[in-house]
Amino acid sequence: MPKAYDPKKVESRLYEFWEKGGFFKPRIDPNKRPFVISMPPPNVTGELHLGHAIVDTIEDIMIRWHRMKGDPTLWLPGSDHASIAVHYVIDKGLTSRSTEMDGLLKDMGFPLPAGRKPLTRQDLGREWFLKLGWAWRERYGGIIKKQHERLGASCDWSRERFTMDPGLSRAVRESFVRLYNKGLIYRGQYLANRCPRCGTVVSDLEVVHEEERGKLYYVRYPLTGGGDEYVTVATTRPETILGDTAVAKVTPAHDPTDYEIGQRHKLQFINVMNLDGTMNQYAGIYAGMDRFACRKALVAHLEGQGLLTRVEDYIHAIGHCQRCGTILEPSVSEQWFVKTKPLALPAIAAVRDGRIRIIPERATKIYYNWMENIRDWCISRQLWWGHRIPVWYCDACGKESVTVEETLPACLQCGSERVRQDPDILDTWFSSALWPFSTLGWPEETDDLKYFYPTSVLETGYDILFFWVARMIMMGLECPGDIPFDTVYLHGMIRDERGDKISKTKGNVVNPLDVMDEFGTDALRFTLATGSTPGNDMKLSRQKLENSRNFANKLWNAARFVLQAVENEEEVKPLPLQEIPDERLLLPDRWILSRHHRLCAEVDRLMADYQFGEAGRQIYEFLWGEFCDWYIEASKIRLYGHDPEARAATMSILLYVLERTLRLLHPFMPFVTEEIWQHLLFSKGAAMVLPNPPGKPALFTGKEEERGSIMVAPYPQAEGRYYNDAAEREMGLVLEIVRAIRNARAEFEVEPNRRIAALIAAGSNAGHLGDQAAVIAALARVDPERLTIVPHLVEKPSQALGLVVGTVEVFLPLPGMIDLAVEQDRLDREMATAESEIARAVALLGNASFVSRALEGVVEKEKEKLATLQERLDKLVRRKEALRA
RNA sequence: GGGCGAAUAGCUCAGCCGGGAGAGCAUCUGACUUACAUUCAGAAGGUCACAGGUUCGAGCCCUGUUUCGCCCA
Repeated sequence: MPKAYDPKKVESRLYEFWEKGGFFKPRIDPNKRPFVISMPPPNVTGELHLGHAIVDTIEDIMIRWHRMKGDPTLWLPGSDHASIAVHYVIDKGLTSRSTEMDGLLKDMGFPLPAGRKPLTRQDLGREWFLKLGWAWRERYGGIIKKQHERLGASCDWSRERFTMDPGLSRAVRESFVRLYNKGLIYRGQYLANRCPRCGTVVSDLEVVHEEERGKLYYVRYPLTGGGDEYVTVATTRPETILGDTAVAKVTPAHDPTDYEIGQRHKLQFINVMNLDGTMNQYAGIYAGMDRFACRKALVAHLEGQGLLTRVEDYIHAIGHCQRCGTILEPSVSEQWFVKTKPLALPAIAAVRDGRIRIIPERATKIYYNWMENIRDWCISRQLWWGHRIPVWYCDACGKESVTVEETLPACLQCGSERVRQDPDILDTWFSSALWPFSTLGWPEETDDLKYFYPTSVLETGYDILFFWVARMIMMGLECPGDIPFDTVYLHGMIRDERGDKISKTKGNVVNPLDVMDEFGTDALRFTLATGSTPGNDMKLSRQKLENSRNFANKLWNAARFVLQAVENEEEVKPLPLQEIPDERLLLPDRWILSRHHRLCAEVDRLMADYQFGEAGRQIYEFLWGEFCDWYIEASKIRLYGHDPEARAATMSILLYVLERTLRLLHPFMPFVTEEIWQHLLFSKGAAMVLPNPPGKPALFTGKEEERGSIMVAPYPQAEGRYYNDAAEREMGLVLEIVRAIRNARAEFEVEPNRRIAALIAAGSNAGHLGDQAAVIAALARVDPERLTIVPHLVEKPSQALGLVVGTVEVFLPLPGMIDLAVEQDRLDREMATAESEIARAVALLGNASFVSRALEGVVEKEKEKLATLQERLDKLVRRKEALRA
């Protein structure tokens, strides 16, 4: 093994090994309940960003954990056709005549006009445009898969889906027709927000309200009756006045409030604008002008006529297009809507009665708040790339026909062939809402649908709770008729080091691929997993990434140490833990086994409770703070000693704890743990103590073709028989003594290499402390020859530093180094601390209601604490007296 | 206007069982100790935003206040 862990050398090799080994595919067992996640489908236009990285990390943690626990586990990946985003990319490519787009068109055989004349999608026509969309997706849309692979995502690529696949498109038509037939989809003239740049209406959710400085124009209208009577109207969009009604001076086709008035009074809706935001023929002399140019011209005109009485600065919320930022134009047009209230009621109930749990819990309230005030969902889009609305209009009878078939040869009402399909397509989110079941084959009753639906967890960012999660719940309950998942886990947004939102325009984009190149995938994953709690945003910083990278390297080196120990050993081999006789297990062994099994229990509890960050932190603390800092250091004494059986036992425990902890950590850091595990597997001595790779020979032979993977090894379970309170307490005392001596050495500036003498008056602890003399000596740099551990010292050394650790006294004779005054000061400080702690405990125990009402264990603990403190104080006092003498 | 949340060490954040405040980074001291300088040993650093309340006991539960953030309209 190289001296430092190098992620670049292992990651792609291991991912290939996993995928070829078929480890990502679920092992279906009809008697077991599967664990299933549908991966939020990224946009085909998308490139990997940190949002994907956190999705992959958290979902992969859950997936790998369940797979190791033996659940049939499916993680289904795929991508989303993203109408508006694709239009944006293609339209831009056409206008600029980019080499990519020209190349695709040429390959398709499209007659490209010579020169660089900008093209529009109208120049291509619908057929060519769709062909171009598919060609574009074919060539550029696949990048994101490679990027998921780099993150180590263990999803089942054989089940990868795309929202415009034939099966999923069929699901879209099927659900549309069902809702239509139930009266839950309707078409009508309504006020909708239109984006002039994207050329389509968008739903309310896609409107981003931003407060902006604008102007409020007061316009004087001469009343039709003639004479000098006027009415004054205030507006922020004077150009819409052109569409006002002569009667009430309102603009029902362009304003939400006026729209309602118009509805009530059956006023005429006069839309004065075209789709692209220019004024239309109803705008009279302004026809053809851009809406903002028109505003300027009209204001000038009104002013000239003396009709503009006042202009005020005005701060108001303006709707912008979520996709492109353009100011939206609320205007009336004919659109398709989903009637959401009937769908929302069961969706609210599903959460309220606990069939669906949302994490973090507070998001539940946000969900209710939105669901209870839900508005109808505008689903038609004036675009081409997407699912075409499955409605046909008959020119003969004038009626509508809907069908789940792709084409309709004749009107279902009158049989006429003069039918035209609605030109619009559906909102991309309409098909996303079907994702958990359309990907499994719905509406067909496929085996996958029967076995894997409902799925288990839906994990995504809280920013798409309404866009996606809520709609999936509504559609799941409506279409297949069951909840789409039982748990919703929402993660927060990743921000930059300063806490700013990451965005292209700000230029603070962090490319996960660069991060993985520099720190390794495991470091990025561990940082994302442990850096935040559910639903809370996190700031990503170099320091955190460095820390995670260092952790991977720490683990690597711990493994290197263990393997070297095994491989350097010539006389004996390590054994499976159960073959080591009890009397061979010394205090540090019993301690680390106890700590390890408690960790297993705690990690299991935290994982089951979706507290992945805390689980990761606990593993980190154990591995670094207990296994490496103390157990490995203590093990060296026996490892380098002359007793072969002691060496064998020590190696066995090192291997046992290391290997099991690798498995615990695997869901978080899949690559480094697998790489180390493979080293163990191929090491003659170490492989003997590993759990057998599933389905492999009883004793793994080390042959490549029989190789197993840590990702399908069992997840470590806690075994209560290893819990050992006494060992934890006794080892705790050993560590405290070592720390006290190290501390004193540093304070008194003893040269680091100097071996000093120590006398320990250990009272009742003398026995087990005596057993650990070698450990104390080695870790505290005490000369083993001059370390004395006895119950009581007949004569306490005077020219020595006296430390009190619990009830144990440690004397460090440091001739010539002790300044009497300094030492007395130190003792005074320690006495003061002890006294105040005693006072606190005495007061507490003197409180009758505390003693009678507190839980039993608490009072006992407090009493023990007090006893220890009093003994400690007593020793400090006597120590000070001794110094004075 | 309606809703949701946050405030803990210099910084970033844990602390989800109500029972002596933790980590990483930064700072300071010291060390190339045969797994690791991506390291090791040690130190310093906190009125847990504020005010009340519940409780034997509150960073944690309740009420109010302040400041900041987010979502919806």
